[in-house]
Amino acid sequence: MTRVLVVDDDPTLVRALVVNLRARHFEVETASDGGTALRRAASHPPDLVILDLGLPDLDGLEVVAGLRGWTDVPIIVLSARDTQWAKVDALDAGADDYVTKPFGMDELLARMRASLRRAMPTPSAPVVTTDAFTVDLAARRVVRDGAPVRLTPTEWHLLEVLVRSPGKLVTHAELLRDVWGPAYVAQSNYLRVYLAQLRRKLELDPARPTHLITEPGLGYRFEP
Amino acid sequence: MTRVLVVDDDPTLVRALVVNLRARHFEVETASDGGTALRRAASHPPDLVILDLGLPDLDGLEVVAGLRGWTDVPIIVLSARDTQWAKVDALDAGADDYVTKPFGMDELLARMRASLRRAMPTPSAPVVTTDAFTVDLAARRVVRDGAPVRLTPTEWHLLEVLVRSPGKLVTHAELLRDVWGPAYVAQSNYLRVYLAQLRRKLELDPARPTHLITEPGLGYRFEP
DNA sequence: TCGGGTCTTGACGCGATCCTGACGCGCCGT
DNA sequence: ACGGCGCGTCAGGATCGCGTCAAGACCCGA
Repeated sequence: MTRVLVVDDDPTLVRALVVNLRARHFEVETASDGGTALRRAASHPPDLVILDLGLPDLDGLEVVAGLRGWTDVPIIVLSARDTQWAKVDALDAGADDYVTKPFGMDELLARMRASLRRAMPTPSAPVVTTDAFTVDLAARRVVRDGAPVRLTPTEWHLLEVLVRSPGKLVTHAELLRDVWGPAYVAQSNYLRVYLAQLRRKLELDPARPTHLITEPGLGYRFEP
Repeated sequence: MTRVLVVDDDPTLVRALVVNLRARHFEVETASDGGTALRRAASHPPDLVILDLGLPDLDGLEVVAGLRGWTDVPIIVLSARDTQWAKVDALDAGADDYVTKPFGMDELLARMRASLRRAMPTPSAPVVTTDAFTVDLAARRVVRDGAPVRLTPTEWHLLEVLVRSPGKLVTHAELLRDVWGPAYVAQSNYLRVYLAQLRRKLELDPARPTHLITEPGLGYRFEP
């Protein structure tokens, strides 16, 4: 089932969208402000985002940027502003399409289909597999030798950040910021401890890791 | 260079598009009817198609279907018809976007960028390749003979500075300042040692370097 | 209130990395 | 021919970062 995240602070419009999308067999989640939208998208990655630019807390473009920081999920922007520059700004910020209000529901649905069709070949890799274990980001689940692996919340969060950038080096600061919060970028003891635990649970030979690689002095890297 | 195929039977509009696109460093080809467009796209596959629906010979949607039969190239449809149903038909036929005439050139360019961004498999990763090794600056990774090369932080930093200015001479002072810090501009022993290590790890014949060239008395140069 | 699980924190040993000095070689000007 | 200069090479010791372990603090459900 295709999951859609609707971000809008107008309850009437949200209700109309929810009803129409549910009727088309989409799974719909909603958020009424930017902060909630970012959190909800992170905890429960959607297949498509419909984003109203007029939000109470964040600028809509900041939400686009926040999402684009870690995901390629298609984003369709809704806005009452019909100027060329508004469209250029939103599209260049990373949005896939820009629909001006008022809009026809059938047109929006067609644009959703077009965006989803285009995004399909790159299914945002919700499942990553190595020769030792399989990580299902959507289901928040790790399987090794056919059996699920028990991970603590912190362990999972750390693994998630690494797996989201396969092959790329993730610095100490990035990991600490994403998992523990911006205040912990100095501490570096956490990483050593939790990387060791992840390796103990996931690597075939924890003493000689082949997937959770340490780059001395810089950070760590997930190798698929 | 990105190749764009413009399909339209209105010479004025075509000329306007060609001028604007060429100015943005696109490579532009044109076709004034559907048959020509399909033939030209087949003989010279474009990276993006801009397609006017009002063509003399074929229905525009047949052109979309013809292209979609064998390619996933992004298609942006232009049309004077602003009804919801026209848009739904075009998008469901396989078009990526639908722009109604009259349109703003900047909006069209932004929508082109969005479509190209989405269609690109690897959105321009900053990688530098030589005949011996490949440097991926984003992932902080070096590959040689298919296997990743282990570099120490200092080695990597030094290589990074050199690779960021391909073909250009980088003086001793610049290298020392960027890698070791402004206080070390006098010392020059570090460079000799670390250049040697880089060559040992990267050059096919470390005794006769072909990519990490020394410029006696001045500095070093990375040759792609 | 108790108990299990999770998170933090510190200390320790070891290996990798970095720095350093010395040596040999080739180039170039004298 | 000779000496100076710059570069490449090597190996040893100091230092740093990483992996490991264990004990205490904390949270949450029973």
